[in-house]
Amino acid sequence: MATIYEVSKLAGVSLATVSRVINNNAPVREATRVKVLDAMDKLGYHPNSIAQSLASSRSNSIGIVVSELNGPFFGTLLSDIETAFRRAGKHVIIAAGHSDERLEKESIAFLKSRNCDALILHVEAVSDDYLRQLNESGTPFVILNRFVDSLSDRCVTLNNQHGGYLATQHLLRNGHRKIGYISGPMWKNDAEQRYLGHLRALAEYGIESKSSLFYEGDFHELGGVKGVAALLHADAEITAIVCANDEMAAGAVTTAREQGLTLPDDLSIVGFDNVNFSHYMYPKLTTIDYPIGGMGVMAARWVLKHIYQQKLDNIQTVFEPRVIERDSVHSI
Amino acid sequence: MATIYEVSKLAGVSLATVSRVINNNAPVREATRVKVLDAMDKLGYHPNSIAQSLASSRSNSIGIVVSELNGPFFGTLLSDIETAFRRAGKHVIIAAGHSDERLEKESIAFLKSRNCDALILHVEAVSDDYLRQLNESGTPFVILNRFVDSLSDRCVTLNNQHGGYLATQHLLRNGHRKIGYISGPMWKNDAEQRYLGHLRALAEYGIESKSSLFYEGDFHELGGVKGVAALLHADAEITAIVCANDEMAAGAVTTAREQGLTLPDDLSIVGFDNVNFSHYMYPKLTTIDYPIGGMGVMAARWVLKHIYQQKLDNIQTVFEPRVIERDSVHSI
DNA sequence: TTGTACGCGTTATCAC
DNA sequence: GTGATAACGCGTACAA
Repeated sequence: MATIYEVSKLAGVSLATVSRVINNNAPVREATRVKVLDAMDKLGYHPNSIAQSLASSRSNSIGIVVSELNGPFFGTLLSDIETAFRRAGKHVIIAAGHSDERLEKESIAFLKSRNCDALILHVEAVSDDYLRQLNESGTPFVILNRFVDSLSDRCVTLNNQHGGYLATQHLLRNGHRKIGYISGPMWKNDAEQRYLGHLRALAEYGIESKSSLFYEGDFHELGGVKGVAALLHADAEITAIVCANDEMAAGAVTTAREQGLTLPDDLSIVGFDNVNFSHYMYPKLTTIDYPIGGMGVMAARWVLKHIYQQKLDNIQTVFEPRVIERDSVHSI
Repeated sequence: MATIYEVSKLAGVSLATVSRVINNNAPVREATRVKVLDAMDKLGYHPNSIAQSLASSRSNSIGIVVSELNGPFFGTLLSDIETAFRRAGKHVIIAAGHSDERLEKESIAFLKSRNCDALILHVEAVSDDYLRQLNESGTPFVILNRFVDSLSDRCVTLNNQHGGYLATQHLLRNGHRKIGYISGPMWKNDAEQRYLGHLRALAEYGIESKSSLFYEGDFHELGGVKGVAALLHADAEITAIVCANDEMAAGAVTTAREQGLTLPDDLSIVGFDNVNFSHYMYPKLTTIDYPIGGMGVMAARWVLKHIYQQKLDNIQTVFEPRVIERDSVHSI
């Protein structure tokens, strides 16, 4: 591998000048710039990014922590983030936190030890306090899908509560009154918010919530499976169910059908997230759109703007969900 | 950030000794090791991985190129690879090639400029020659899902042809004789192989292939949608269709139903890949399992063994597919 | 077993 | 505009 030194020799200039044309951060006469460029070309020179990092104390890498690498949700998130950063010549290092406090902390430590210039965190298990502490520790970061007091400008969130509201409202508008709710783990902030939205919609229609209409699931297929079974058993007159994410909705659909119900005639179902497989389902799932890709891009822009000093417009920090009407809701 | 130098001062030893206890690659008296460890602890010292890389010309990072970051297929691949490497203290840099020659080359160049110690490539558009050339260029790599002559020990592949064979054989065994085939883009090696397997199964049963039973799709939902329409139009007596991947199968199922068919009674469908959503479908999709996670791990082990000199058992380079029987095939 | 000294490939601060 | 030269934080012969 050719080095900057060989380039400087061949071009007949100093190291400093070569460095200047590489970074073009200082005036260089056009003639000498050409000489240098030529020399680089002849030698097939590529800057050594490690050495650049050491000298500039900037790694040009951004660490990302997500819950899972697989699953439809994080795929689109990562995809859009990677695109945004690569365009800027930065690269992305990814780690999975698995919604586990220890693993999330471990991932963050790992990324910090990798000298990332910034972190984008989709973490669920660590506490707000931990994040505030992390904020003191030097490595800048932005938080996805979670609102932390005193870090509000670094939080890119979805209005989860409004999403939960919309899901239930959609059902109510279609005439449903006995509505079951399969929630995510209530210790997760988004699960709680979505449920609150559900309650708010119910209240608006003067309907009281009953514990027999609530099931706390796990955000996975199994939660939907068990949830439907439990709900149908507790109250056979349910005409609709809101699932706090699409994976649970998939489990719910399967199980409801196995119990002999025709969908959506006998039972309407609304999901949440609008993941890519939600319209492979049958009936095609009516759900709440979670613009996770756009939110990831916004997080990337925050980093580009604040860490790499790119001139960018203001950052949108809260996103609004909306109903995606498909075929899984029956009007009565 | 504390440096090795401060540690050495506080511990009253030399830089070299501190380095030795960090890497424990040379004998150090237990007493002094403890002193050093203590000092590191007091200072909250963490080695600067960038400086380590520069000095050792080793970045401890592995570059991965996949076609897409989203999509169910690559998610499980990346997830398993990341887990395997992180356990070894390595990290993974990911880039998307989008099945486009220019972008794939760009991704590889990008990763090389990042001083990755090795690359894991799932590339489709670049030529075999390009890969052979890349092999001369220094950066070691392993190839996923593709066999390149003269690089055979670096290729981790699925027996795609046998997979295609199994899919069609399964249908034949269930009494089907008029079998449509929706292929992936035939310039992709795996698409071609799967189709060849299909033909082989047909031949074994003495059935001749007809062009009216073949449709070349795109490996995406749309290919399945158009494929079913074309196939059904060309020959209304088709009783079954093999789709060369699950996404096309999803499109096929939807469209067949929209055309008034009852599945699987009127039309049986077999997919390929066994992606996570294939059992969210209705009917649950019978498909061919592609053990992509295991193959990714194997690629990771290759790197660990050959690049980082870890003692590991031999590497399995070719994997076998198998039929996953679910509900989308009707016996006649 | 431990210490010295140099090198890794750049960036950045001075002078000129 | 351009050129020396000192960092950047660590690994590693070589010497002791």
